[in-house]
Amino acid sequence: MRLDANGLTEKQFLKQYNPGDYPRPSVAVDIVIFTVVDVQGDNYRKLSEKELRVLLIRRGEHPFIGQWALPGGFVRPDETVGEAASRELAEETGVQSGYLEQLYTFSKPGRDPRTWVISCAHMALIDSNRVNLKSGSDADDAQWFAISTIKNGLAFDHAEIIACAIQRLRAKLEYTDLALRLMPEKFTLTQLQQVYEAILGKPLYKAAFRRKVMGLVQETDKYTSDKGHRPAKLYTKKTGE
Amino acid sequence: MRLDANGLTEKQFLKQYNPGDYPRPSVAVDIVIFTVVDVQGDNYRKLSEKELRVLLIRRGEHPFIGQWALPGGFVRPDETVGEAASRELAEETGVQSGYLEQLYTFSKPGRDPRTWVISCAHMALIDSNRVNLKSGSDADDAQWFAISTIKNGLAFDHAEIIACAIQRLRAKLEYTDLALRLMPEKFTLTQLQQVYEAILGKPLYKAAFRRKVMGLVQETDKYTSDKGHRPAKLYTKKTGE
DNA sequence: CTAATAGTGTCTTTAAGACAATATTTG
DNA sequence: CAAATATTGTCTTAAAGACACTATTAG
Repeated sequence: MRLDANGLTEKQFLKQYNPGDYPRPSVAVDIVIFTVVDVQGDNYRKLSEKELRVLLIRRGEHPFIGQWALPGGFVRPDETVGEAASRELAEETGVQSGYLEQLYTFSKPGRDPRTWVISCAHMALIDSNRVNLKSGSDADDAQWFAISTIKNGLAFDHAEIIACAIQRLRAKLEYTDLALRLMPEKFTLTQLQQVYEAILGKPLYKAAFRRKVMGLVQETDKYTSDKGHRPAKLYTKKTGE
Repeated sequence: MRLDANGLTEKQFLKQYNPGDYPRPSVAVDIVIFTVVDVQGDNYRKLSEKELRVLLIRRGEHPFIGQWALPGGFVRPDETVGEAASRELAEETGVQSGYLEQLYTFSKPGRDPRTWVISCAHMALIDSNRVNLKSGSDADDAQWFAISTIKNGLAFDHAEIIACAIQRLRAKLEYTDLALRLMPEKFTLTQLQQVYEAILGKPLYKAAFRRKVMGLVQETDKYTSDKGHRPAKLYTKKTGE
């Protein structure tokens, strides 16, 4: 039982410990929630295109009242930042499970004009079919924005956070199966390729793409039907081996 | 000038704003400082081997008194977490510049037995020749540890933080020029290869390695000398193009 | 048949893996 | 010369890039 300079054991030390007067920040989480939606075309034979979107909430209070902001909230003492993000994600979208990843912690002094707030940014990926938007207490509107239409003029440093998330998402697309977190239960390889293309913002070669993702998906015995063209085989996410 | 539900402008709102009673954590930074050192061989002709090491500090106070811990400290209201990490890095090693990257924010409740502390972990890479170790106020010893000799038994969750840093470092070696941050001003390609091998923990093929790093380095007109073998050309980090 | 997508074949290009041969140096 | 490292050459393998061809469907 090692004693410190005052002759205290660890137990005794902790009992008399006083957090003292070091200044403490509020710690928040902000979540960049991505989804991919179909953008309907005009031709009944043509496939719908895919578009990457981010959920934003219009602020109903100062500061930045009326401006769009990322969903988020404060971290509680009995939870990790990841748990706080998961809780906020469920509150905003109704999605209980789903992919959630810690991105980066933003801490520039003055980033919140009210007080000292450090924000641990997260990224979430959800299948848009499962979403059930709810307007929260501190929001009077929630809306999906195509990433190409997000201007500056977002609240706080949220434009920077979104840029960080897009960069991470694009990088991880190349060497993980992250894209599958945006897909419905069953999907075609062309749909999956459209999701990759929407996120990367560039066309991919079909043959090479299929070679690459073959390792990530599992074929089913189902096919699409009632389209004006050859049916496509439906795939699911490959389950862990 | 948009007013809120109480008829206040943003300026008025901020003036009357009261941070309230939300609980706030202390926010700290912990830094995994990597360096690579020569491990002297016995044969005058043989090259020295390289070893990846991490700086740890023996705690002189409760909690975890006597155990080894990462250098770190609390974040101040007038700085970012990166600036706090940079300040602590300079305090511990005397290194003013150098590579510093935010890793991950650790926040499991109870990770610090004193009080609610969230830690934003960073990773630093420094050339061991520039280091000038100083023992800080809350440390009675500082020492470099080979990553293979780090056991469990570290203070707090620092073993987990180090594991996270090693994983990040290994991943980034493959697609960045991070290894060059560990090198002295001038170095041979074999020395650089030894650094890669020490970090990855596996041998690399010489010809393929050279092809790969040729894009990252710039040759000089200097050579090694006084070794018992053919002189090697010295290279420097390629400057931005 | 037509327009559209699905799926495959294959040639080229590039990068990495795997060895091995040749070049220099100092004691 | 001997022992050691330095540097380059080249064959093989694997993955990605780039096109083009064939297959299948609803209307």
